[in-house]
Amino acid sequence: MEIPTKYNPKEVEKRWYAFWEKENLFAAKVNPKKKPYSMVIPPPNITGILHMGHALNNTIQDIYIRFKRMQGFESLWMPGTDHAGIATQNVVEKMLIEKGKKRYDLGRDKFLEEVWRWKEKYGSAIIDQLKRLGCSCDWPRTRFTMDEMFSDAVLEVFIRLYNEDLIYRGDYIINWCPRCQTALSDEEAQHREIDGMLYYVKYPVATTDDGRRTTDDKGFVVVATTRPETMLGDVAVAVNPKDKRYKGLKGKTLVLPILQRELKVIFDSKVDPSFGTGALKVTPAHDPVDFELGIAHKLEPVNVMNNDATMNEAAGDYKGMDRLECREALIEDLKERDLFIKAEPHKHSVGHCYRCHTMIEPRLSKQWFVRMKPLSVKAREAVEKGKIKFYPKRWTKVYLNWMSNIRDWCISRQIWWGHRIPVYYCKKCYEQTTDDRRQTRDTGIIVSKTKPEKCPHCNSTEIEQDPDVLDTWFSSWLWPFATFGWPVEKTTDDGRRTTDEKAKAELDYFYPTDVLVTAQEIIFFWVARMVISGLKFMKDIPFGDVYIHGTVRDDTGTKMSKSLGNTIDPIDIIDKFGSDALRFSIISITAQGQDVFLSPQKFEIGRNFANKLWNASRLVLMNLKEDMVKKDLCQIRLRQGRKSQEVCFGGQVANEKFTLADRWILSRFYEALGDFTKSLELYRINDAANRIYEFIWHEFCDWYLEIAKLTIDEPHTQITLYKVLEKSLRVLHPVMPFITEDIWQRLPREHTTVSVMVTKWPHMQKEFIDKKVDKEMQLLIDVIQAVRNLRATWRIEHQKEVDVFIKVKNKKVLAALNTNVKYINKLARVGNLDVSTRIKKPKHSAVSVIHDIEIFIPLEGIIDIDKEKKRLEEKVNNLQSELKRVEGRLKNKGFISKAPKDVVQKAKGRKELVKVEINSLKKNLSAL
RNA sequence: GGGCGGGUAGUUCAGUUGGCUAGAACGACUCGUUUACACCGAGUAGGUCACAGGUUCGAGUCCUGUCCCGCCCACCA
Repeated sequence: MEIPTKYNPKEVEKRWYAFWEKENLFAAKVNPKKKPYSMVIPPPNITGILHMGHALNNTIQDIYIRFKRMQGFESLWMPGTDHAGIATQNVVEKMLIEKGKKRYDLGRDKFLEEVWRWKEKYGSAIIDQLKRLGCSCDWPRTRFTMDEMFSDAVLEVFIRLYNEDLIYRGDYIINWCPRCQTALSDEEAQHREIDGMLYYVKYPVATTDDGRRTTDDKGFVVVATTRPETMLGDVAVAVNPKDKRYKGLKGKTLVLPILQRELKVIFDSKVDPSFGTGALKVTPAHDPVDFELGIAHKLEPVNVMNNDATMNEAAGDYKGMDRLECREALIEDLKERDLFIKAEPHKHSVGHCYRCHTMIEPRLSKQWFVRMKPLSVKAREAVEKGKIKFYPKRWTKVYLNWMSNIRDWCISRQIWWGHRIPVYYCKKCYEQTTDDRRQTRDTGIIVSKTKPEKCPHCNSTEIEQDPDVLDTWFSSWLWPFATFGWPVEKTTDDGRRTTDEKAKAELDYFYPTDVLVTAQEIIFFWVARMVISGLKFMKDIPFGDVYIHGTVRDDTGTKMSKSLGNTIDPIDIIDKFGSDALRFSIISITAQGQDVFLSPQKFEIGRNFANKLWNASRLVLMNLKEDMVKKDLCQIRLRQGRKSQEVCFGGQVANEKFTLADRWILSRFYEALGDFTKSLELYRINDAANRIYEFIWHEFCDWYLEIAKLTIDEPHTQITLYKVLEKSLRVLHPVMPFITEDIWQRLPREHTTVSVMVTKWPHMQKEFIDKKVDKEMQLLIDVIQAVRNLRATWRIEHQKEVDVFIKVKNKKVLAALNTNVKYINKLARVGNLDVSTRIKKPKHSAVSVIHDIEIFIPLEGIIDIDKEKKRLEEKVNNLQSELKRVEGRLKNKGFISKAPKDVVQKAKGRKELVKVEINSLKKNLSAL
């Protein structure tokens, strides 16, 4: 059979991927004869390129999809991308800036055209990369969150939630990114600890004795703040009612420095007396706690900042300054007025935009929110009751904790790229009020998928759509069902209800999906919210299992990220080592749920393995005789002990012809198959990969192939080789799809299956697992290793055959060894082998004892005994003098105290080493 | 402040419900090109499993405490 000497991954990958696509092997459809197995891809962001995190994530998923497909499931992997509102808009804006344009110059419509153009051009880069990884997604189904179909689902969900009062609009403190100029959800604000300052500022007590307001310089309250610039928006100072220091403030007011605004003193138990001075400045428009205090004490918020975090009119003379600039200036002014006390270093954590890493400004703003509490109840239960299981289990707690402390979700974004909020305002009916924090649902708000022609209340045609778009996650959270075409029931333009039969059938069949494979970073953003939406809109969980894999880091433990420049590009690795090498390597080093530390070197594991497999296959292919193996393998029978079982393996070869080695490798194969399958089912993917690696390399190649060479032309060997290789390829296929396909296609076969990827998963044949055979073979291996070991210690020339005498006590052992003499001869380079219960130790022989077996190799004539004796004696002498030197050094106190520690350590180590070596040499000497 | 993960050969890590004589890969060392493979083969050396107690016939594994490293959550003004 033809097979190239060298394995060429690039060629193989290109060829077989095209073949799989051409044969349409990735497609899945409703098939009542098969059970479904389905999975959705965590939609990569269209601005992204494949990084190692994706490579890990998608390799895992592809393994499961391929594994289940082979197990006979109708296996669907639904691919797609999300529109990544903020990220994409940022990318396109940057591009425009390079051309000297801003998005406002273009206007909304033109800008969006620009984004779509960008998306068409670059948005599918990551899809092509996933193909190079070997992902067997049902590509014609590829979805995008901004597809018409998908968008319809998003609007539908918005409207349904709005109608159930689960979506509302209101003024709340939100996370504002001054650079992206949009609101963010709590999850999008990443908290990072920074070294800030805590500033102490005097707030004078106002006196009103004579009716006029004056400032009493002696009376003041000191407040501590980390953001002094927000004091311009202060409306009160709060203290704890139990705090004795501030009892005297009852009924008094304070004066806000600089702006001279009068501030109430309020008493609230939320204030922690032990922090700072125990007095808290209250800025409802710029701080979440203050905002709540403001509501509780009916205070009017004062917003002092613009969208870009510069100060607005309310900031008086500071208007136009940047927030940090203002901070500096304000402190100077306070110092001038003797109202500044001190600034002390203070560590605290501050939110940063997850897209551009700008420091977030908490800010009062009118936004749309989803009421999460009522929605979260079922999502919590589903996990508590075990309907959804996390692997590893520990994430259950993280999920439940988040669900129990869930807060409303801010879903409006002040950007242009995304699903525009399906809300229209009648200018006449709608009164823009900032103080009304309640939903104004009846006054001029029309929620609709399309623009209404006129206001249903006043018939006015002056109608405007809300300018904001929805959070990208507000579409992603619908992924498991919106990708199938939900909602199934649609209302046509003329008001008729229609049902999308195809979508209905597919949802019935494929939903809920089986497993979600994702990274820990995304549990709150996506996993938790999908559970919520699935239970809400499909009345069922979106997936049964959630497998959370680790984060990919570099070898110093830092998370791989583009901005840090410590990434390893998976495509580079594929170019250099091959896709299979990448897949195998990354899987084999990723323990369940543990973070992965990568360096380019680690991909050699997979490359070497692919090479090994290729060469082993070459050996087999070059020697297989087509007519001997091209029979249905399930005809051979193998006798098991006394029971003559009908074992599904065989043909015309008599049972007895199968040797110990044949039976052994079959036994080992089925054991490996069982372990592999079980590990995959428990999401212990690295165990699975390493198990098959161990089998192929260290059992099949190291032992069986060496033995098989002795009888390569005999039918029993031919059949065993073929069977084990062919089945191993199938088992390995989910992990290394390309190389296994290429080799498999070269195997002689008469069945009509087009590809290894659609062959059946090898069925478990426990009958072949034979502990007795394993044990017997292990004995043989031990003996061979012992002989090799003796050869090495006695420096016996590689080519030279030796005579070996083996003394055994057990008759069974005797028989076992005697029937396999030829293996020992070949694998240990033995000339005459004498196994018996009555062996006497020959003169001048090397000795080894394993179990209760003694092995002797007479050295006379093999090595020059006198010379060897001399050599050993000389060596012992040399070592002994070295030992003396080292010991002398170690006794020298000067050396111990002055030499570097590692030198001392090395000396100590050397001492022990030399001692051990001397002992072993002496032992050898005594044998001569 | 709360929660989670980790500390095992020189290095990077496995080690499932306690049974281990603690494994692998890379690196080191000694041999070796016998026609599948030097991206290889044979062999060797390397470990008080962070520390201190406890439970047990038996602990890397379970319990308690301590010390490091990393991550996540939180309204630390």
